[in-house]
Amino acid sequence: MKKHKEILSRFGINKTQFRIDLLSLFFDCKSSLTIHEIFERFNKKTNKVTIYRALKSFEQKGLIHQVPDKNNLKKYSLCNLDSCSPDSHNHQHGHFICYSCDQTFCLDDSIIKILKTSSGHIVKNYNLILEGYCTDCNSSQTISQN
Amino acid sequence: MKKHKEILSRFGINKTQFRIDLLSLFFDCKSSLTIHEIFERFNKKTNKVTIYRALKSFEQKGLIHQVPDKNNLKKYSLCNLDSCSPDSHNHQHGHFICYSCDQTFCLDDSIIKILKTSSGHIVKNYNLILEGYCTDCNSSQTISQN
DNA sequence: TTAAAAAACGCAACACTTTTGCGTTTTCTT
DNA sequence: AAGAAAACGCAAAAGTGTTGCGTTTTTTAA
Repeated sequence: MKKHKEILSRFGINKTQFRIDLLSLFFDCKSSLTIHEIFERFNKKTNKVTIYRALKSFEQKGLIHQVPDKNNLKKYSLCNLDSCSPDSHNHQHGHFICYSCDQTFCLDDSIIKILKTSSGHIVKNYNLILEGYCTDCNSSQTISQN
Repeated sequence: MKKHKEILSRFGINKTQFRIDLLSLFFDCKSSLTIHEIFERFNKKTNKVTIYRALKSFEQKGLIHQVPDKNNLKKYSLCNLDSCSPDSHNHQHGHFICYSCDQTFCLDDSIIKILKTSSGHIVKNYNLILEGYCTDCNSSQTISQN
């Protein structure tokens, strides 16, 4: 897609076929991706080193960011491309991890804003992980809820 | 300490010296521990395999739980030992840690309620660490605030 | 448009983290 | 106190991520 090429240019990344496809994959993906998932999506044809290097480059240039994972694998999510750049990554958000599908979702900014102002202290940094059942898993399955 | 031995018994873990000391360490530690930190705390004398196995055992029996970390390190925290068991882990941490005085403050229920309801998912557990300057330290010092 | 420079690529090897197998030691049960 | 079960240390393997290097592709600029 044209859009993806333009984004790569804007962020100073060379437009190789693989990197164009990788960016598309991130746009298609609602939550976050592991190296393994990416490898599978490319039918195991792309060298893993290439994937690692592309991810590192994307991250340094402000296209994607790391998200925490239950199983401690490295996962990546697309940044808000309006507010991120090589100079300033802005990830003022927490994460939600689903017990059922294992996906990691980025949480909205507004939650953090509320937290920061209502704690009564001067908040400089934070780490927020929510765990449970995501909307998709919860609606498609019968899960006991306390 | 007597208490720690009793807890190990209650959770079905053999009371070896290392596991008693490891549990003490978790009680002493306000926040969460990495494998590396544990290794250091035992002066690198305990085999890392032993640490890995103890952590796995503690986790399976419901003594500790993994805390995903922003920087993707594996970290472990003590569970609420009244409500955790091998079957169901229940850990809800909301804490504020002061950069200046190092104190940890428990966060108010109301903050947590907002957190749980506003994510759009079914939240079962959470881990929230806020860091910064507590009201006391902030009023007694001149600190640049953004 | 083309040639030099820069970036990205694949492969092999390396480094670090975590797990597994196994024989030995410690703890638990009775 | 003796047999069973759990935990231990060591060595090796498996898994995850990085580095070096020579080649190919993309970009830049004449």
